[in-house]
Amino acid sequence: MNDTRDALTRKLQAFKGLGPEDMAMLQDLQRLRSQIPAGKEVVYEGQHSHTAYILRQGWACSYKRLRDGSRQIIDIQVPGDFLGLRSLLLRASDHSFLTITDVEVARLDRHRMLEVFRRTPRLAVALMWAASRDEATVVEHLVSIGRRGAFERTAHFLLELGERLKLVGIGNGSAYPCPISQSILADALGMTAIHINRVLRQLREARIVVFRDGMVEFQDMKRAADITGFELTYLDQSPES
Amino acid sequence: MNDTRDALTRKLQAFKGLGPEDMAMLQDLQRLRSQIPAGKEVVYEGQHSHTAYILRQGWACSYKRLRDGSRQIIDIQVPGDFLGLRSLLLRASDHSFLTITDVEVARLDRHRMLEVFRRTPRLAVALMWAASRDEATVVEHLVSIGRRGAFERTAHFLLELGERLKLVGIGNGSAYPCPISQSILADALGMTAIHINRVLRQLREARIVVFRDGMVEFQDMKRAADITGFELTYLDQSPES
DNA sequence: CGAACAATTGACTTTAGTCAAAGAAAGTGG
DNA sequence: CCACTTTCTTTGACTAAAGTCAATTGTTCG
Repeated sequence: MNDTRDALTRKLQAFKGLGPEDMAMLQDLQRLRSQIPAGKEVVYEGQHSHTAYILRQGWACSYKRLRDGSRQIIDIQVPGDFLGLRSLLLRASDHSFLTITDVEVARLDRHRMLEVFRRTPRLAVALMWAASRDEATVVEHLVSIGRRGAFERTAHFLLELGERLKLVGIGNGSAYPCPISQSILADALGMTAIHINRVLRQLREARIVVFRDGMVEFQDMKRAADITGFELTYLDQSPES
Repeated sequence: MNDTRDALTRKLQAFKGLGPEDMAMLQDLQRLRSQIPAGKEVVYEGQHSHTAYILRQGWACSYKRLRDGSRQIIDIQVPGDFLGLRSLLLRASDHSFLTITDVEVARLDRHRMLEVFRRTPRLAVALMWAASRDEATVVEHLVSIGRRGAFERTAHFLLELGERLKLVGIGNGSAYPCPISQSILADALGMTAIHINRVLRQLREARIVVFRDGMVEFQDMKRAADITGFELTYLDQSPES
C-alpha cells in the first residue's frame, strides 16, 4: 500500500496499463490545487463556466435546487471523484456544489482535457471510465429513489458508499467515516430529514447498520446486501483493458 | 429543412463547426444497421458486451429490473439518442433495453469509437456533448423523482420529451407522437400504472396536457412550464464551440 | 450564556400504492 | 370475418408509506 498516492491515482490504478507518461500527465492535471472550506455553496446552475474539478481531499456533493426551495442531491463526491465534469461540454452547468468538509480540489478546464485526449489517449480512456462509473452511480440512485422503499434505499446507499470509499483506501466497506448530516442524507435519498431519522433508527434497531457520530458501521453486511439486493457490478472496479 | 438527414446528424448540427470529414465519419459510424421489432427486451445487465448503438428510428427505453420484479426505466430513447454508451467503457453493462416500437439501430463498438477520437476529434467532442446531454437528462429525472410530486413530475417529463423530440424534427414541442404505454410511463416516473392513469386524468381535466392514443398535446404549455418549473437549460441545445 | 443547528420523537395528514373489477383495444388462429 | 386471448386503460374502495407540524433535547461555537 502506497499511501502517498492521491485518490484518483488509486482509483485509476484499477485500470491496468497506464504507463509512466499517463501517470505523469495525471499528476500534471492535478497541479492547479486549491482549498475550499466546509459548507461553501458553489452555485453553478445556469453559469457558463467550463470548469471541472478533481476532488483530492474531503467530501462534497452536487445538487439541484427546485423553485420551492427543496434540494435534491445528485451524488456525494468523495476523494478521487470528479466535480462538474459535464460542464466542460455543456454550455451551461446544470447543477451546483456544496462542500461537506474542508476540501482540496484540482481545477480542470476544457483545454487541458483536450490535451489529455491528444497526448495520452490511454489516460483519457481511463478518465472516461471513471466518468462512466460516476454516471452508473447516478443511474443506480435513480433506480433506488424510483423503486426502493426508504429502508432498503438507505441501506443500499450506505453499502454503495462503503464500496466507493474502499476503492480509494478509506475504510473497509463495513465501517467508514461519514461526515454527512442527516439532512444531506435525506436530500440525497429523496426523503425528508425527519423520515431518514426514523429509518436510521429502524436500521439500528434491526442491527443492520449504525449511522452515528460521523461513522457508519455495518453490523450485518450480508443481511444488508440481501435486503437491498445490492450488487456491485455497476460500480465495477476492474474494467478490462 | 432537409428531411434526408438522420436524427443524430440533426442533433449534432446544433454543434457548430463539424466539417465534411466529421460528417463523413458520422455517416460511416452508422453503417452497421439493423432492425429490431417492437417489444423486444435486450437484456444486458451483467453482460460483458462492449457494444452500444445509435437509435436511428423508433423508440426504446433503458431500464433496470429489481429483484422483486419491479422495473425502473432510466430514460426513454428517441431517434438520435445513444443506447448503452456506458457499456463501451464499463466492464459489465449495467442495464437492459426494451424496444417500444420497431427500431433501426446502428451498432458501435469500442474500436470504432476510439478511431473517431483519433481521426476526427471534433466529432468526438460533439458525440461527447450529446452524451453529456443524455446524462443531464438522467440527472433531471433523478431530481424529478426525488423531489417533485406525481403531477408536476409527469407534466415535466412530457415537456422535456417534447423538447427532445423537437430537436430531431419530431413534433413542435407542444404536440408530438408518443407511442409509450401508461405502464412504461409509470416505470419511467417511479410510480404505479394505476397512479399515472389518475395523474393523466388530472392533467387532462386541468386542461394542461392530453396524453391519449399515442399522442401528447399540450393545451397550456405556459402553465405546464410554470407549474413544473421547467427550464430547458439542462438540455441546452447550442453548445458554444 | 445564548444562538444556531442537528437529531429525535409524537400526533396527524397527504400522497401514492394495493386490491379488485371491468371496459376497450389490439393481435391471433381458425 | 369472427371468437378469443392478451394487454392496456379506467375507476372505486381501502391501506401503507412518507410528509407535515410541533415540540424537545443535544451540540457546537462565538
